Amino acid sequence: MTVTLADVAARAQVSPATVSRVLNGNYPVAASTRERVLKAVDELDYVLNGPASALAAATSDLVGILVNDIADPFFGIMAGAIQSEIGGPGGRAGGERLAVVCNTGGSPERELTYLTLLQRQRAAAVVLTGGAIEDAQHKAAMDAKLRKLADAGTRVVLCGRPQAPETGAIALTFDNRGGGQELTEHLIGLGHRRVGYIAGPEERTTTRHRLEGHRAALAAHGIEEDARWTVHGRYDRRSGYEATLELLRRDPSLTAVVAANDSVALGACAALRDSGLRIPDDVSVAGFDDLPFSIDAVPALTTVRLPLAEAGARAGRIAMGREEAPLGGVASVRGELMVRGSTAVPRG
Amino acid sequence: MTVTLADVAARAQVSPATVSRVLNGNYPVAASTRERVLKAVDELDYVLNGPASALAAATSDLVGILVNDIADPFFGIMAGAIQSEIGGPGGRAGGERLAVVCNTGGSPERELTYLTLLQRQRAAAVVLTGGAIEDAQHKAAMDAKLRKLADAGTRVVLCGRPQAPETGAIALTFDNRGGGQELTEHLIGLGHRRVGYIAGPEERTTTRHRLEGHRAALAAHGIEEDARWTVHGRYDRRSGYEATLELLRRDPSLTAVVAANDSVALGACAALRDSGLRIPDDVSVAGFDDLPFSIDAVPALTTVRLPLAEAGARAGRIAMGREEAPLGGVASVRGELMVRGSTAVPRG
DNA sequence: CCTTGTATAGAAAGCGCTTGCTGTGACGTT
DNA sequence: AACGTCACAGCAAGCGCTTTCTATACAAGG
Repeated sequence: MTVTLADVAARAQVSPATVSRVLNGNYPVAASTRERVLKAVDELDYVLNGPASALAAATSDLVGILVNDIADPFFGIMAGAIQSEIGGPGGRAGGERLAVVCNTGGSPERELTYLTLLQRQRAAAVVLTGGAIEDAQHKAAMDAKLRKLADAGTRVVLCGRPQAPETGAIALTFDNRGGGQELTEHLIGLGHRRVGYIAGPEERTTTRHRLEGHRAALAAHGIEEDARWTVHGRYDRRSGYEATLELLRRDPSLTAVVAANDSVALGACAALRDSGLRIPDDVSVAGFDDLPFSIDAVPALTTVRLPLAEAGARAGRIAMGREEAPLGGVASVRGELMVRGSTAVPRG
Repeated sequence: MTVTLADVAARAQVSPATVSRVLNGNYPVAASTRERVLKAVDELDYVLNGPASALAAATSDLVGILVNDIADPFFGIMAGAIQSEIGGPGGRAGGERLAVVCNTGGSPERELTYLTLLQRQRAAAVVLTGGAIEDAQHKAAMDAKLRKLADAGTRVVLCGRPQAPETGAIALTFDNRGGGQELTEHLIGLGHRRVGYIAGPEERTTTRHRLEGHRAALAAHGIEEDARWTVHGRYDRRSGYEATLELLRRDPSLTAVVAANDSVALGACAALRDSGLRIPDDVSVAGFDDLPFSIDAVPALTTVRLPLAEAGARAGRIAMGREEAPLGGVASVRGELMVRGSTAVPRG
């Protein structure tokens, strides 16, 4: 039915071993023989059986990329960059590897299950993107899993996720704390004193770090934070809209709102507008990430640019062993404050 | 070194066959035996060897999803929806399948190579999203490949891509032509007569269909189209910005600009604003797709909503054999005109 | 009590490929 | 002229699992 190596061998009048060697090109084969084999491959339209070869060679060409939400450009951009370096067809890399993007939807169970699935497939490497979930039990399970993957020879790289020591994983972390701090300092510098903060889901490291940066900035300037000024939500527009209304309800005198990310910030802008407030005249708004659409908001969003594509590319290269891991296995990637029209001196 | 089925069998004091049957659960095994096996699996921390099992069973649990640009929410949303139905861990489906998203970057070669890679992995199903490339040679190669995949038992589903008859693929196509027509008719209805059009890349079906709809609308109302009114570009913001400047240069009297998609429309808005024109007072702007950020543009974008998530979910279900294919193997999915603030009656 | 049926477990033959080791001529070396 | 050396090519042993077929045990039927 389906064409096998043996069929090709028969047609080219060589042994299966020779065909395999031609295809893998890691063993000397006479040019004439090679040609004959290639011709047979072509004529028979032969396609290697991946599972069989993975089994025999005890390695696979699968590389897994875990993302929280594939519909979110934050992850899409990173995934695209990682993939471009992984090789995949047309990538810069040589060997053809199948980069697979797995969407965890932010669920801890899915995250683990995907790792098991990748382990099952004997993936060559795994890149985990985005913040981690701060649940002791889940973290322990994840770390154990990562450790096991690493031990089995799978290269594990974290991109935008805090290091997990003892797991053998290499981490490229984003300096969310520093970025958050810089952003709030910018607002304070403009004269804002009553700043609302729309945080992401509580149990995520990204959320916590950004919020810590924000608070550090407030503290550094002797501003006492009001508990009413922080609201938690999801990392999406809708959540930003609702949270902003809540903030306004709690304290209508806020002069600025800092959002957990750009999508949330857009939601915040919409809520403010719908409440009859002008940006930045009445309230300044700031986001985080600097996703492509942020510059198109009106006014354009002040935010912290994270070099998602660069970090992803680097993570991909490290995963492929084409770039050395940073010293100590961790590198912190800094964000850059982008001051635009959505923030200004508070009125009055 | 690594734990194998045989190790589990030894520990549970049963034959490998029995362990396999417990794990696959498609053959009667006494409850007590099953428990013993499960215990051994747990104690040894056994993980099935994917390639081996795929080889032996001649099937794999991989499902491929091809997208043009993973960083573009248009594809991200579809991919996410497809994946949620494919199963993957936590998906609605039962069996655990590995849904893999492959980023072609819009390149024909990559598209083909990815299909070969998936064929090599003996993927259970493949979903192709987004428009196809209109190159006769490439199309022939693709069709042949799809045919081969289908023949090998891989279910092939096209989502938002025109049907490829004779390939055995099931298609869910978007009514880009109808949507384009409706959109332009809306503008004509408002009184616009000089409408610029920023099309996508020439060789894509999506581009052509949307443009055809636009022209059909013009023709239906007896408006003679000026060749200067159409500019081709990429499906991104940047391209929209540049194309708009070009359109303004060619004919400053345009009263409306229709963009190939929402990202392009945002770029167009930026270019108009930078040129000192107000939207919609001076020029109306319309997009296509209704991606989440479109509503946050100021003014909110008039566009055609494509039910990306619904279509993706359906494609996923069909790929999994959990929903019947539409009659004739093709179903056209309609878009819905969303009239918002970016379009208005032309001045003067 | 023996036959037939039913439920469950095992033996073993692959699935299609890779690779260590073993030839086998053709050359170059003393 | 005898003998290493090389460059290739083939043999055959798996890789770890699935699955068909067969074996066993026990219950029910005649």
